[in-house]
Amino acid sequence: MKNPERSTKNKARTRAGGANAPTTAPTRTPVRKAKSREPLSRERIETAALALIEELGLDAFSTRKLGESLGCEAMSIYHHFPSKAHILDALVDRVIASMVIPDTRLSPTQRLRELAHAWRRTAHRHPNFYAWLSLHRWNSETGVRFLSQILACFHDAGLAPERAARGFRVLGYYILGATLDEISGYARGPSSLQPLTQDALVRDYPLVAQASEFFMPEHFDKTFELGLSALLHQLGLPDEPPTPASAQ
Amino acid sequence: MKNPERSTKNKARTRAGGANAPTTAPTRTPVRKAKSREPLSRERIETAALALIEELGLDAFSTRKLGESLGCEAMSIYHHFPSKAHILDALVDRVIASMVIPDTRLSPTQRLRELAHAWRRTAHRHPNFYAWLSLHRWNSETGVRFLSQILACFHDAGLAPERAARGFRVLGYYILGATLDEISGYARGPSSLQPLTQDALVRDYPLVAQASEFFMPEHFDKTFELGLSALLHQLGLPDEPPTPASAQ
DNA sequence: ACCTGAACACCGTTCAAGT
DNA sequence: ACCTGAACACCGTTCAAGT
Repeated sequence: MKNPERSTKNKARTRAGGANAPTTAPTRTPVRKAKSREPLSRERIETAALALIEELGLDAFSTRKLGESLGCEAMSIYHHFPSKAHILDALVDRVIASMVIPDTRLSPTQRLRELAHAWRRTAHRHPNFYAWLSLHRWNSETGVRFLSQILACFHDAGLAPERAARGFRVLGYYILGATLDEISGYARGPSSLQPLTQDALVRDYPLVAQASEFFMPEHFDKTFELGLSALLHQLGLPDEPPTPASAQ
Repeated sequence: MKNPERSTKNKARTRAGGANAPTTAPTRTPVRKAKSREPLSRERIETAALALIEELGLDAFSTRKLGESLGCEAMSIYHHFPSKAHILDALVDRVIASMVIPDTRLSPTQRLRELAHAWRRTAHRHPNFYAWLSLHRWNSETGVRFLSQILACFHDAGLAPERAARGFRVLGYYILGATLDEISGYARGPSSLQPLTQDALVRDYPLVAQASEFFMPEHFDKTFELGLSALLHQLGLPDEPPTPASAQ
């Protein structure tokens, strides 16, 4: 929004020209570098990028605006990342790494539930970045480590390799679709096609009108849980582990 | 690819200057307008746009290239669509409308299976457009009509409104995630994070290495079917309808 | 080593003008 | 009514130059 300053140049001029600068400071070197002038680093760039994406949306996010928010020229970023796409890739890794890995003493089913919820929480925490995140390479070390936790649950529950592999995939499909659907909400876009008035809905699609109550965000938790339980149950992950043979 | 001509201007000059034009044609009005010069229309623009998106990918698709492929200036398109986003919205509608609605004499479960497969076929037929399609407004008349078919199956199977609504949603999550995952394949992006060599995978994530065989495209059909059956069964849609009371 | 500024080849879209 | 061309305000990225 607005168009805050105009970046470094203006700020520098203001600082130099301002009358209330500390008297000891020589004209060219202010006492302490402004916060925005601590040296650029991948870390700092990533943090600013993620914040900016959530503030503006992924489409409006640009390297030039990122530079502005960092207090540097956009081109300085290229000294730390070879391209914008590399920044986004780094963010994927960082966000995946932030997901909590559950306690290994829990049952496979319990761990699976926790992993599913950690994944979903990530989607809700970074709604604007999530569409990119979810559809791009989880095949870095970090991504594989997370996914392997999910796969391991299927193995630990005693499933044969093929059933475990397919169950893992099916569960992943479900979580991916649920999170994306919850976040996008089928709501964007300008459209000349008018989006069916409530009246027309009630008249022509009474079943949909009746059901739409349950499509509201208040129902997301329960619906997600319903599908998750259905899948876990049917994929061979019972809620109570079948009395472990060698229990304490 | 390449940079074919340079659009209308060059073509026109070639035509006018060419020695082998039909002798009867006056200089300014060739016998029959070139194919590319039949009048622009929403229909023609949409067809060209969808083809171009599948050829170039959604990111590389632009109004300027669309103009070139139509043999007109990019700006002429704005006489038929108010913005690029409106074109994409129109494509969403068109592609959804192309999905086949199953025979109403089939059982609810059979119809649900056919609807799921029609949806999935659409994803495979338009892989480059599908990521946009799947995440944007299915709330035009066309979108609601398609979705209401799915919801109706749950009702026709005898489920109460809430269970039908939630089942519909859960199944939608699954299909959305499965189709997106099959198409994106977690493979894009440049990345400095190297994507874990096969060696490292075998050494550090043996479970994943072992399972990866089943992640290949040859297994997509079977895995999709597995999850679909699991969900239908668990959501109360048995494969054989429970001997209809008033048959034949 | 780290950052800058001008420049290049693109975008989507506005607008006044052409037929 | 339909189409054009120049122009505007943006992009990502290259490159030669500054400190």
